[in-house]
Amino acid sequence: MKPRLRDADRSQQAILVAARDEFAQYGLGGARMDRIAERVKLNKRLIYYYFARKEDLFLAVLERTYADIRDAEKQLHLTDLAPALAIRRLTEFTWSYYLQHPEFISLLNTANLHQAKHLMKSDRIRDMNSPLIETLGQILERGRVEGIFRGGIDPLQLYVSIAGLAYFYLSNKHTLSTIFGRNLMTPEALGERLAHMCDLIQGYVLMD
Amino acid sequence: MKPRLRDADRSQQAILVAARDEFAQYGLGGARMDRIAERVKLNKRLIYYYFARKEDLFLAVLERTYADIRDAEKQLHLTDLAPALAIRRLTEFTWSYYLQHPEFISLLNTANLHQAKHLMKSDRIRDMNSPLIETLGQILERGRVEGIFRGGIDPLQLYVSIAGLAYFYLSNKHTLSTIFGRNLMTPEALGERLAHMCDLIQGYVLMD
Amino acid sequence: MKPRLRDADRSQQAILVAARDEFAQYGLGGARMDRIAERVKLNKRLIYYYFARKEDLFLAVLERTYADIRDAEKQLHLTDLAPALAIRRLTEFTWSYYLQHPEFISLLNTANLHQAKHLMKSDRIRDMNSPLIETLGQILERGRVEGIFRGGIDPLQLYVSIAGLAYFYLSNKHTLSTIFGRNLMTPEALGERLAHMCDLIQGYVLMD
Amino acid sequence: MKPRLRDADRSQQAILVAARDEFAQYGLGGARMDRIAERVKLNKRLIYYYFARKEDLFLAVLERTYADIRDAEKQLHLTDLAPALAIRRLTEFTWSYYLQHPEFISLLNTANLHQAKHLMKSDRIRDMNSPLIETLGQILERGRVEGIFRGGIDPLQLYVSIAGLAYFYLSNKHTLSTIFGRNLMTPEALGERLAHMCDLIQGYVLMD
DNA sequence: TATGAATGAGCTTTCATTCAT
DNA sequence: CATGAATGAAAGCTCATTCAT
Repeated sequence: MKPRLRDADRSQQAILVAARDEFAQYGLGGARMDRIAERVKLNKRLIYYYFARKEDLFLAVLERTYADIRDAEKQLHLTDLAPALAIRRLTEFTWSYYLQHPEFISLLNTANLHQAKHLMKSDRIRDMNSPLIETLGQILERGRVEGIFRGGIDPLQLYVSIAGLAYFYLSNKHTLSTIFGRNLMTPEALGERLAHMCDLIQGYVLMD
Repeated sequence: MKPRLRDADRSQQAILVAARDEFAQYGLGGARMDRIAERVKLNKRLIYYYFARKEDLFLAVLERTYADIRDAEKQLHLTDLAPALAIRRLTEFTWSYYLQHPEFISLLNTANLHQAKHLMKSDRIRDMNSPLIETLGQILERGRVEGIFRGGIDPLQLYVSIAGLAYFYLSNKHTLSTIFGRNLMTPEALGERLAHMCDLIQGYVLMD
Repeated sequence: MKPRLRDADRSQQAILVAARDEFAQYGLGGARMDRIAERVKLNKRLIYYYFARKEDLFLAVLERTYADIRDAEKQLHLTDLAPALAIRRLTEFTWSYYLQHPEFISLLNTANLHQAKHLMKSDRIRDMNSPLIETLGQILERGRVEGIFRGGIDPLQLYVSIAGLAYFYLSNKHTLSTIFGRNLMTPEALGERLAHMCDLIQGYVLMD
Repeated sequence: MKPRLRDADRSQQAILVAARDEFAQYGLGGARMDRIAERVKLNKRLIYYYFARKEDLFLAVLERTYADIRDAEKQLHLTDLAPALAIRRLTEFTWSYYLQHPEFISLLNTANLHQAKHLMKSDRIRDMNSPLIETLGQILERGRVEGIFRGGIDPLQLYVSIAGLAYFYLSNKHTLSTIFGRNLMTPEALGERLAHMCDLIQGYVLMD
C-alpha cells in the first residue's frame, strides 16, 4: 500500500523548490503565486493549504536555503585539514557554492531588502547559527600556534571577507559586465577571480 | 526668487529623490507609485507625465544614482597621492560611500535582480563607464615602478575586491547581525571592519 | 438541479451576454469593464479570469454574435422554396433579424471601425464563412433555368444589397430620423421600408 | 499688417480636420485629445480654448462633415438633367463620395452609436436638412410625367436605398473581405459594385 | 489530498480637463 | 494667441487570498 504521507511531503518539497526559483528570479514583491503554482504543476490552493501565506512561503524557502548551505558546509571537514589548506578549501567552497547556487545570493539579497524580518521570525534559522565561525577560529588559532598564520585575526571578519569577495562579483555580475564591457562569467574570468581571491586571503592570513 | 510650483526641473528632481528612496526600500516590484507620489507631495499623474512608466522611472533613478557616485569618485583626485595612500583613500571612500548611501546598495541589488536589463537600455550609464579602473591601473603601475607594490595586479579584480569587502558587510548587515547575534553597525564594529579591509588590501598590494 | 453558482459555463455565457450589450451600446472604446461586471452581477475579476483582456472579450462577443446569425440563417431552409419565394424570404429574414438584433448592427460597425482586426484573429469566424452565398447562387441559377430570373447576377452583390438596404436604414435610424424630421421606427414606416426593399430586389432579379 | 483673426481661424480649421480624422479612426470613445493635439501640432489647451469639451468638438466635426457633403450635393445640379440621367448621377455621386470620404461613414456610425444625441443638439445640422429629398421628388415626378418612371416611389426610401447600397459595402469592407475571402476594394471590384447598384436602382425606377 | 471558481482590494496607467503664465 | 505644468477621477488589469466541493 502506497504511503499517502509521502505524497504530501513530496508536494511540499516540490512547492518549495518552485517557490525558491520564483523568489530568486523576481524577488519577494515580484514573485507571483500563480507562477509558482504553474511551476509545480499543482493547484494554487494547495500552496495556501501548506504554507498559508506568501510571506510564510518565503520564510520556508529561506529556512530550506539556509539548511542546504549548512549541510554543504558540514561536508567540508575543515578541522581535518592543515590550517593553510583549510583556509584555501573554505575560499574555494564559498566561491563554488555561490557560483552553483545563484538563487542563494538572490534570496539573501531579498531577505536583506526586507531587513531580515523574516529571518528574525525563524527560530530555526537563528538556531542554525553557523558553526563555521567557531571552526574558523580554531583553524586560525592552530595556524598561529604552528607559526604559519599571523595572530589577531577575527574569524568573523575573515569569513565575511571571503564571502564578500565571491558574493559581490557574482551578485553584480550583470551590472559589472555591462559597465566594464567585459564578460565576467567565462570560465577564464571565473578562474582568474578565484585565483585572485585566494591570493588576497592567503596573503592576509599567512605570516610574512 | 524661483517659483516653487510649476518648475518642471524641480518637480522632476523631487520625484527622482522620492522614487530612489521608495525603490531602495521596497525594490522594483514592491515599490508603489502612490507612495512615491505621496513622498513628493505631487500628483501621481505628474510622475507619469515626466517618466511615462514605473520601469522608466526606475531607470532614471539608476542613472541618477550612477551619476552621483561617479561625481563623488571624481572628487577623490587619487592620482595626486602617493600609491599606497591612494589605495587606502579608495578603500576608505568606498566604505564610507556605501555606508552613507545604503540606497545605492539596494538599488544595485535590484538592478542585478533584473539582470541589469534596465542598465543595458541606458546609453548614458554605459558611457558613464567608471574611469576608476584606469586610474587604479596607473596607481598600481606607479607603485610597482617605485618598488612598493607587487606586480601583476589586475585593477578590475582589485576594485571588485575593495567594493566586495564593503558591500557584503553592509548589504547583508541584517542577516549577518541576526545569524551571528552581533550588532555589526555599532561605531566600533564599523571601525573594525574598515581596519580589517585596509589590512587585507594593503597586505595584498604591498611588496613583502 | 443545476447549481446556480460555481458554474463556469453559465458564468461565461452570462458575461458574454452582458458584454455584448455593453459593447453594442457604447462601442469598444466606450465600453466599461466595471459596467459589464455590474450587468452580470459577477466580480469583475472573473471576467478577466475567463477572457483575459477587454479586446479578447470583444472578440468572444463577436464570435458568439456571428455564430448566432449563422444559426438563424440555417433555419431558413431556402433551398426548399421556389426561387422567387426564397429571395423574398431572405429579404424578410435579413430585415427582421437586423430589426430584432440592433446589437448585431452596432457590433458590426465597431468591428469595422477597428478594421476587422479582431475578426482576422479569429479562425472560428473565418471558418464560419457564410454558406448563404453558395445557397443564394443555387437559387439564382434555379430561377434562371426556370426562366423567371434574369441571368448574370452575382450572388455576393445581391446578398450585400439586400443586407445594405436593411442595414443603412436601421443603423442610421437616429440620424435619418433627426435630419428628415420623420420617425422611421413606427410600425407603418417599418412596413413601408420592407415593402420597398422587396420591390427593389424583386424588380432586379425577376425577368421583365 | 497681418490679420490676427485669420490665424485663429486657421487653427480652428486645422483642429477640426485633425479631430475629424481622429474620431473617424477611433470613434468618440476611442479618440484621444492628446492625439488630436499632436496631429495639429498645437497645444492641447488651445483645443479646449476653442471647443471647450470633447463632445463639443465632436459635434463641430459632425457639423462640418455635414456641411461638406451638402456643399458637394449642391454641385450636382440634378434638376438640369434628364430624369434617368439624374438618378444615375446621384447613384454615382453617392458611391464616389462615400468611397472618397471613408471618414464620413465612420463619423456617421459613431453619431448613430450615440443615438444622434449630438446631432439633435445642433440646430445648424437640423436646418441643413438635405434638400436632396425634395429635388429627388421633383425628378421622380418629372420622370413619371414623361412616362419613363413608374409612379408611387417615395423619394426618401429611394434615397436611403441608394445610400444603403453604397454604404454597407464600404462601411463593412473589412469584415466582408475577411469573411468572403475576397478583396472588395480592388478597382475591378469597385467598378462591379457601382454597376450592380446602377442596375438595381434603374431597374426599380424605370417603367418596364 | 486536491481543485476550479470566485472575490476585494489595490495596482499601474490613462484621460479629459484646468491652472498659471 | 498660445503653452507647459498639474490634477482628480476613473479606467483596465493584477494579485493574494478564499469558497465550495
